[in-house]
Amino acid sequence: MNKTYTPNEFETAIYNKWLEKNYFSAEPNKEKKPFCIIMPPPNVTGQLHIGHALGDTIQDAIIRYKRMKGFETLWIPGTDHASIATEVKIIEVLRDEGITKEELGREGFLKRAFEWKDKYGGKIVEQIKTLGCSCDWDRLAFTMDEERSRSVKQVFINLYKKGLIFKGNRIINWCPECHTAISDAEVEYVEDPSHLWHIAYPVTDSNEKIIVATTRPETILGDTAVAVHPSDKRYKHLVGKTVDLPLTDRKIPIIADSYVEKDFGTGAVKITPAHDPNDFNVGKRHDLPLIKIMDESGILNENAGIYNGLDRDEARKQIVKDLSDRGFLVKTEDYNHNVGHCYRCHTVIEPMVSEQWFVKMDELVKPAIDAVKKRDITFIPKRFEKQYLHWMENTQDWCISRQLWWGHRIPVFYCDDCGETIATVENKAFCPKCGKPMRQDEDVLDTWFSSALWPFSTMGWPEKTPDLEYFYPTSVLVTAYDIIGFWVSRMIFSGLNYTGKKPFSDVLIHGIVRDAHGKKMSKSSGNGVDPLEVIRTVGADTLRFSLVNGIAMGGDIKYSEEKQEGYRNFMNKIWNAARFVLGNCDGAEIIPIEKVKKTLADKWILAQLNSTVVKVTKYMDKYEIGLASAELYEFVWNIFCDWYIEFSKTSLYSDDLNKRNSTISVLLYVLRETLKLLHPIIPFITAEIYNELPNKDAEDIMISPYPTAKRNFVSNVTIKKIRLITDTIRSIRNMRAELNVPQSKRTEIYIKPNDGVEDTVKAGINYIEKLASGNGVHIVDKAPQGNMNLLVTEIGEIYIPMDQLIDFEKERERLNKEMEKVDAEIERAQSLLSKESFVSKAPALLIQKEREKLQKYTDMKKLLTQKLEMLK
RNA sequence: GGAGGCAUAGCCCAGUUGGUUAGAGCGCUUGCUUGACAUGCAAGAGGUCAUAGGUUCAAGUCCUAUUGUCUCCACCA
Repeated sequence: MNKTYTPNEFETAIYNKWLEKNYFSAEPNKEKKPFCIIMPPPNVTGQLHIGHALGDTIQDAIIRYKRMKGFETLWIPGTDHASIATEVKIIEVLRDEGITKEELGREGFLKRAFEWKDKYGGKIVEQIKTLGCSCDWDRLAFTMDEERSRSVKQVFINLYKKGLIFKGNRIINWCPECHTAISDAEVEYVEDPSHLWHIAYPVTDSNEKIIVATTRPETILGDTAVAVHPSDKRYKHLVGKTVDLPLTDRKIPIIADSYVEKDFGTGAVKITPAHDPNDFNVGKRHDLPLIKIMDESGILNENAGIYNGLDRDEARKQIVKDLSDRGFLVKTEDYNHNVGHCYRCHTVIEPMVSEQWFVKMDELVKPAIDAVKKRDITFIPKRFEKQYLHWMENTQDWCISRQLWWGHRIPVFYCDDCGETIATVENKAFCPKCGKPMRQDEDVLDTWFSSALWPFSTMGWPEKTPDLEYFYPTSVLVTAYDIIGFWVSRMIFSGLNYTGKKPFSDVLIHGIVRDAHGKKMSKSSGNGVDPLEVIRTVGADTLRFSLVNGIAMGGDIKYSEEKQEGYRNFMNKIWNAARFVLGNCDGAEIIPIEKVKKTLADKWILAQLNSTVVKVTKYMDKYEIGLASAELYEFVWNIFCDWYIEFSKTSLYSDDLNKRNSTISVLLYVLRETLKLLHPIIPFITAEIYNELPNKDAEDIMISPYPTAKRNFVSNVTIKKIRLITDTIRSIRNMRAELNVPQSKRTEIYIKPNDGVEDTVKAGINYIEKLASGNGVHIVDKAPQGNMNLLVTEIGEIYIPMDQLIDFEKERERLNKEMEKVDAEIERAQSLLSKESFVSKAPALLIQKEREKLQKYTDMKKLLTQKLEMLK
């Protein structure tokens, strides 16, 4: 093995070997239980970012664990066409060439788009590979490939035929930059400091004025009513009259509607049905006309009179000025409110009336709510269930049409001649009724429409494929909480309604990766960590480990360079532990672990390993990867390296060949099993070391059997015994450090064991000598003569000759400090035990323990007092 | 406005069904070329567990309120 840990030298080679050996591919296999995950598809032209790295690490850890556990394990990878995001990017590229998409035309544009996708798409696939993900690449899917398109069309047509998809003129969110409708879920609300303008509308043929408050004065040109609350006394007499709409020559009615809040603003609201969702509803109730005053780019149109041609921002300024000049503007208040922005380009959304396709949700939503309520689908952690249900229960009809070209074109054909409209999988050039040419709907579908089908479209639905039969429903979906509404909920209702089965059993929700200060990572704030850069410098294993170690599911993660460095050190630790073990193997005979004649330390490490296996397995089964990895970190570093490897040196460097063989056999066994436990989380380093092992139990670690708990390794007695020994060693080291005894100074050690631990002391004598800088350890039955330092420990009294080490002052200080601690403990126990209420109500076992403790500390106090007397 | 999360060492976080002296890691201090590792070893300092009440023999842990903070949903002009 290389002297230093250099992940760059082996990670790629190992991954390629895995690919070559076909370890990632899965086939329906009746002999085994299936376990399947579908990967949330990243944007096909995107770059791997830290969020993907987190999700993919979690998924890969689960997949590798299940694979080693003997499941037929399938992880389907794929990419998403990401309609708006990609189209925006391509338009940018075209702009640099000085072309618009309109100039290219639909066909030309799509040709370019596909070329672009072929060139840059798939880069992210290579990036996912560097992370070590064990996906079945033969099944790589793309949301817009042929198979997936078939699924999309089929679903559309089914829903259309059931009347669950319809075309309607409704108010939708329009992005004037992307030139398309977007769904409610795609609108982001951002607080924006603005004003509340109070405008006086003169009541027709009267001196009265009605004052309305608005944040959007420019929409005054589209007003078709003024609304007040029906019970508002201030305005009751005006209902039914009209006002003269300022800046126009129109008269609009004053209506009463309970939508109006009496206490907000002036209690009177201008109603602009064509440009506000609430006003749209009011307009519907009162049969108000719609006046659309803006075009698709947010430029005021011919309905805006003299303002025709102004952009909506300019129009606002101009209109406020004109209102003010003509005396209509009564007051301008500062006002912060939330404004909807496009989640892709962050342009302010314009609510507009337009003809779009919608999915009727009420019917689809019901089974999706039930499945979660009945726990047929479980959210982990559970609290996200609430978020999901809330989203589901409040969902509106889903606007699925987009005025874009990059996407699934709506499979609806119109005959302009006879008016026939059909939805069909096959492209229809001519009308089946009259034979005239047909025209396909121009719009494409919302990206999420195809993502919603991902769990079964990736398996070939609507065909009844063997995959679908065997792997569907999938086992667990892993994703971040920010797309529960966008994606998770839509997959659930889609799966249940179209396949009749839930798409997955568990939904594992993880958090978002933040920077060291807890800020969201983003390109604009420049605080993003590039996972590829991290992999290049410290390796994929370090990145993976720093993303998942210690995390709680659903919680956000703070990523910092220090963390990364710490875990790189951990990899180095593993590497060196392996080097130590392998470096001592030469010429040794490897004995099967059951047959090894075990020392106390051997039994102890096997018991510790066993309890680690139990805990890690329990955690992995619950998808608690963060806890599993923390457990392993502790085991590798603080148990195996800090203690067992040190213990092992006493027999490894002895002349007894049998001892040597036994010890190296235990070392190799523990190392191998530990590597396997670690493998799902840090696949590369574990595979690299495993390949060097003389005791491999499989061709490759990733297909080796996962460690199982072994009953005959369990030994609580051994664990207790070693704890006494390590505590003893620690106490001696502690004393030496406090007395400033130099490391090189070795001393004799006398131990007067407490009753019942004589054997333990005997068994640990070599360890104590080696690890506590001893030079001969003697077991005695009374305090030895001469100047001695005293340690009162659980194992007994320990005496160390002072000789040259004497520093009476320091030793007194040390003993006094001990005394303080002991006194505090005695007082605590006494006060507890003297309370009648405690003694009568607390469990007997606890009282017993407290009594024992009191006794122990009282004994210690006695000894310490004696010793202090002597020092005077 | 509604819902949920979080608040523990200088920093980042663990802390099981309430029950010994509240734990790691990073950082800090001190001492170490210990026959794998200075990306290391050993020892140490550092905490009124956000605040105020309550339940209990016993509260970091359960309940209530308050404060701070983050997220999601709604979008009242």
